[in-house]
Amino acid sequence: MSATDKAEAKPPMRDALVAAAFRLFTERGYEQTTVDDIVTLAGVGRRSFFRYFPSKDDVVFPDHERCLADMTAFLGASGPEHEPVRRVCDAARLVLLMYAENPSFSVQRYRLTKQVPGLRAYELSVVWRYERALAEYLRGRFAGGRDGNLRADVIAAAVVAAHNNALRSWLRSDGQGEATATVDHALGYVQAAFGSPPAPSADERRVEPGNPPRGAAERPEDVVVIVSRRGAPLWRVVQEIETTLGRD
Amino acid sequence: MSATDKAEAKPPMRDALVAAAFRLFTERGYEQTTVDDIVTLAGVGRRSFFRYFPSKDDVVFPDHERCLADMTAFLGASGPEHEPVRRVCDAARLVLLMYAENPSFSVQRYRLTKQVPGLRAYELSVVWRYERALAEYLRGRFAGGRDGNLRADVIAAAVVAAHNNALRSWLRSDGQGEATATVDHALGYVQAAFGSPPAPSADERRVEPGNPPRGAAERPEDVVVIVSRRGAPLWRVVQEIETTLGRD
DNA sequence: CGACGTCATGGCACTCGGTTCCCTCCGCGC
DNA sequence: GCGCGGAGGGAACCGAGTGCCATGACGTCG
Repeated sequence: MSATDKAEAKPPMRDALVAAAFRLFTERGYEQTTVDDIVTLAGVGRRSFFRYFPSKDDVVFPDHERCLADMTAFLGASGPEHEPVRRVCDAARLVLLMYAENPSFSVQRYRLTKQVPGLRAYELSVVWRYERALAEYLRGRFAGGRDGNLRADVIAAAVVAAHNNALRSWLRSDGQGEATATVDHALGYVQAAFGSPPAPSADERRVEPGNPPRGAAERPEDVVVIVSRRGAPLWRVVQEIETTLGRD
Repeated sequence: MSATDKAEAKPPMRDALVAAAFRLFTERGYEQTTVDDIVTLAGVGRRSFFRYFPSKDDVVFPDHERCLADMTAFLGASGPEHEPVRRVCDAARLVLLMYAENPSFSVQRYRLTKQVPGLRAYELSVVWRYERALAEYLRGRFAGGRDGNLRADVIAAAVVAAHNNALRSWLRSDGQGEATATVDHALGYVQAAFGSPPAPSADERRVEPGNPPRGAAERPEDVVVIVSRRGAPLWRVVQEIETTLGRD
């Protein structure tokens, strides 16, 4: 009881509750398990359960609060040298990392949330908070730019969707295989759609009439794009250009 | 009690419950209002409340179920002639339409959900179902393509995020102004990022100049634009064009 | 050593959302 | 008349979540 006391290993009881809860959840189902069942199995008082978990749902996601804090810290520690889209992609990878830390637990939880509507709803609110954190960061980075808030919201949503797509596919395979590769590919798709080039590797040889991507510090705002569909009437083109360039 | 009975006005009681509920919610707050308060004000039995609304939350979103059914019907009635991304954007407009049908009610609800975490969570699950509907449709359209499921999920999320961004900005302005213009612009952004150019009709080079909005039937999708800011590196322009046009 | 404050825990009672079961009432066809 | 089915109401019940207080361990101070 010397080093691990104050620094890390706070609650043996909390872990006992999580273990007891998951045993019962997998045995007889989530809704068929009452909080009283959990606390009697764990051998603690009912009141103590709600001291550690504000609701019965929270015991299913015991470490998301910490992960969310990590993500906000990660984003808060960003500087202007970081390309924004790439930065939120990296932030999303933190979540995957948490899942990958404990594959069997994550797979168990995935099966649970997949078939219990209440848990799915709760998970949505958790995911929403991640998305909000990403969007808030992007809003700061895009501030002043055209459609900054819109871009921030859309990109955050796209990053979360891509991450979850890859995460779920990894979870469906029982945590086999390399999760990072899948998620890298998914996030790469989003970066290709919204971001600056991921890593200016050796590909840009031909498209370089003068300026190489020197610091990769170019912003997406540098390029605003207006493509006219073939056959579109000119007044539509003009209108779109006007709104794109903005008059506010 | 002749014509409106079976065809339309089914539940006077349901509407009375919604009205009573919103009166109390706005007067004393959502969590401070019990279901018993609502039913006594509406003058009906407690049991009847849960006959019409499966939960207390549902009374806040009385017409989303119908709107979701409309959306799935709309998507189900799609054909191969519809460009997928544009189609889901149009589907999203259905939701905006529902909000715009009853601006004052929508604004009231917006203020409510903004400050009651439980309602926000419930709204997330509603939005999630819309997003799933869009994603399912896109999965069908993208089936067989490279990264079909990933693209479907990401685009659905982006469309929903853009729609909600515009919707919220309209709701924040107390329902003043034209909602459709805002949402068109937001969805246009997503289409610019993800939409593929529609069927390559023959004429491509020239946009007919001097065309007045004849039928005003042109949609924003007709024009997608790519403008390079001066000084932007060419590789950025090319990249942006490539991702906009899509390479799958 | 004993009094005291603090903190984690347990126990109890209560509120409220949601469900189950059963009853009444009303209109319908036989 | 009778039965019958569906809409509504009422009472009891369950379980999640909260507030309040007692208890017991531990450390500190007198």
